Amino acid sequence: MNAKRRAPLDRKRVADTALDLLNEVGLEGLTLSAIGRELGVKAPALYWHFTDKQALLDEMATQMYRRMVNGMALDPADTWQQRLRASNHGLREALRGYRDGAKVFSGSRFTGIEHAEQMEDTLRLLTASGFTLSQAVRASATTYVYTIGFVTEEQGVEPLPDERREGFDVGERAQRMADFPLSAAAGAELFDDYERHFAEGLELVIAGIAARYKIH
Amino acid sequence: MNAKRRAPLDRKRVADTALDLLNEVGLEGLTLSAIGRELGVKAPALYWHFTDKQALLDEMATQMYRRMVNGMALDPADTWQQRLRASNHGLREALRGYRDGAKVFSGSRFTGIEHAEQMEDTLRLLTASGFTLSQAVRASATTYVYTIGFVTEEQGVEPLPDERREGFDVGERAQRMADFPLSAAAGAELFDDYERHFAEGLELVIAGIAARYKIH
DNA sequence: ACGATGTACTTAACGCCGTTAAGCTGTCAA
DNA sequence: TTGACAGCTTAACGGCGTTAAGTACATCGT
Repeated sequence: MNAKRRAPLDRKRVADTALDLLNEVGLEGLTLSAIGRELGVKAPALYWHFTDKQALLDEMATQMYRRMVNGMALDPADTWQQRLRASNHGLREALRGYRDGAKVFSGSRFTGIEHAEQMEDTLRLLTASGFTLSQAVRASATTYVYTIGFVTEEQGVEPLPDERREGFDVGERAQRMADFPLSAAAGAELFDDYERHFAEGLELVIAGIAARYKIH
Repeated sequence: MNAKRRAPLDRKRVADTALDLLNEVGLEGLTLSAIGRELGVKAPALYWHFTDKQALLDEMATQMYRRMVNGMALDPADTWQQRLRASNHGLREALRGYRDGAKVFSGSRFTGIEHAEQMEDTLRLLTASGFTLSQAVRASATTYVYTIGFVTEEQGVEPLPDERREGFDVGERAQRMADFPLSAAAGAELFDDYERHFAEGLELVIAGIAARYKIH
């Protein structure tokens, strides 16, 4: 049974495995015993590495963020618009990379301060473009919560790219809403073509930043 | 024991009681037996009125929305900016009215189509202001997800108005981030004065809609 | 007046969850 | 060789959502 002895676990390997498993079973199926099974270990073993399940979820969110940063080559010569575009499209893709990604992410806290590096970089770029620090923070925080909110809604309908939850037939919805013609017609704009709609909404926010802070 | 017999429950009374309880115990403490206890009933009794716990959460979200609409007097003579302002400030207050309100709300689906009435009204106002239907949907959906995302973040720090979760001391955070001066200084802009920051972010989005769709 | 029917529950039980306590095993330093 | 400690396992706990079976009470057709 114990023929070949595993190398001991560490927080990163547990978090990586848990993230893989998340895509198969979703957040509600992500139990400690299932994670343990995947690692060849019993559930209580995880308490050697994490004080509780939330701490593991925090590590998972942190790992999601690390992977996002690594997969995103930010050009230092970006304009501020390009930077906000790139980082938020990157954030969306990172969240969509995991089933219930937005929920896991927004329900957790980073375990370190590594995330500050990217934040610092963006704030530096924005202030160098003419924003006050206060404006720069407001600009990036607003795009950030827009993206989090968008993907949360999106994953309520499409848990993973190309995988649709049932009960969201746009045609059937339009029938139920026959008394509200505009809302009925809005269905296609709300539950389809998320990629395009996300991009458009993000452009709205960016345009607003430019307009309100008069920086172009 | 059975001296005075209660009037039978119904979905609305259960949802109302559960919403009250939510503010005391939070989402993770909101168990079926606790809800039952509050109603003078055992947990399995709730299955007479709801197929499962998620169905009860859906009813709670619907009820939250109903209360929001009732508590919000929307002026038909509003400009589109005023309407988006009013409905999103109203949405934020509705979500903040309950502990974990944003999580409950965004994790559930409405049980009926009553919400379409307000949606129809807003879409009518926007299209009458010169927006195409597609633009109107994008404008209101973008403000909507912004608000959901904002309050989700906000309630991670302040579960209820005037109630702060621990581990969010802005000063201590600034110390940890001493190597990242802009990010450190951003703390006050991120974890304080949510009211003002929400309003400002919303103005950014509204300004973007006006700028990009050229409707003022 | 009375059994049938249906509503609105209770009691009992199930499997699973996160978590804690206690014990076991291998590794490595002294 | 021994002892300490890291890294697990086994066992157990209370509580969760949920299901099955049974029960009290109101209503109603006959």
